[in-house]
Amino acid sequence: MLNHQALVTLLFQALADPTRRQFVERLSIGPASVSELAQPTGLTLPAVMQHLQILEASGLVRSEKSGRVRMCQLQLQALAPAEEWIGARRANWQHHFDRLDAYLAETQPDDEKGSQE
Amino acid sequence: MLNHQALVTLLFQALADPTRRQFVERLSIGPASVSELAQPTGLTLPAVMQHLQILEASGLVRSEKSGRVRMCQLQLQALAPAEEWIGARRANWQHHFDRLDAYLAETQPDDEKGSQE
DNA sequence: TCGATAGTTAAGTCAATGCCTAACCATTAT
DNA sequence: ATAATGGTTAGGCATTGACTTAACTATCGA
Repeated sequence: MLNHQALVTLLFQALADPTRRQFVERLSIGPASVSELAQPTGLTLPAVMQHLQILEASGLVRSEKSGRVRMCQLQLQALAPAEEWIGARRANWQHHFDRLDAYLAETQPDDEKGSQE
Repeated sequence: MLNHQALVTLLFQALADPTRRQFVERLSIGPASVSELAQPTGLTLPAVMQHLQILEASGLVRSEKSGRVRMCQLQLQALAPAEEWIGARRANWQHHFDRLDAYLAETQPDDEKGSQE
């Protein structure tokens, strides 16, 4: 299971690492093999694999193996939840004080760790 | 010193934690004290402080102490670099293959870990 | 078929995270 | 002045994260 909250966490976590962002940057320009991704980083293949797994878990990258080479493709639409989350903050920011009361009423009751994954 | 690359890392790292996002969500609706932030999470004050430090380091939150209570405020504009980074991926995605050659020419030379912070 | 290439798996290391408790320092209320 | 409130510091601990090396498997090219 993977609720929305957890997905957003996975996404931001994926983007929080410079190496992984470098991969996404490269892939935003076109597909690449694992070695091609590794090359500019100087990392070992296993290290790259692990990053790739994290990127795939977040939905940002899909990969397929043909022969002995695995080609990776960016799934741009996977960025949407991150953008939406940011957008929602902006939206709240707009009507600021209107919503303060409602929010407090929602979160004050004894719900403790209510909306964690 | 804090180059752009590092700032974006700090930002995404800050957003990668559900508790910190919860704080940002709360603050997107209005200022709050440390205790007010802590309350719905069930975390201890020290834990909340640490999250707050990370949020402040990313620029997302500013806080000021008046008397014995520290009020925290969201700095919405601090989200910009994150949004821009995402936007730039979308931009690349558009002219895809046009840029592939240029990008490869840039990153292929023996520059190893070139653009890391 | 043999060697090189591309990737994968399995440990293992080391530092960074996220949390806690305990002790402490201010400010405010009594 | 004392006690309660709100926050802060220091230290410790368990988990996760980012890497490595070593050993292995599956193509592909000569």
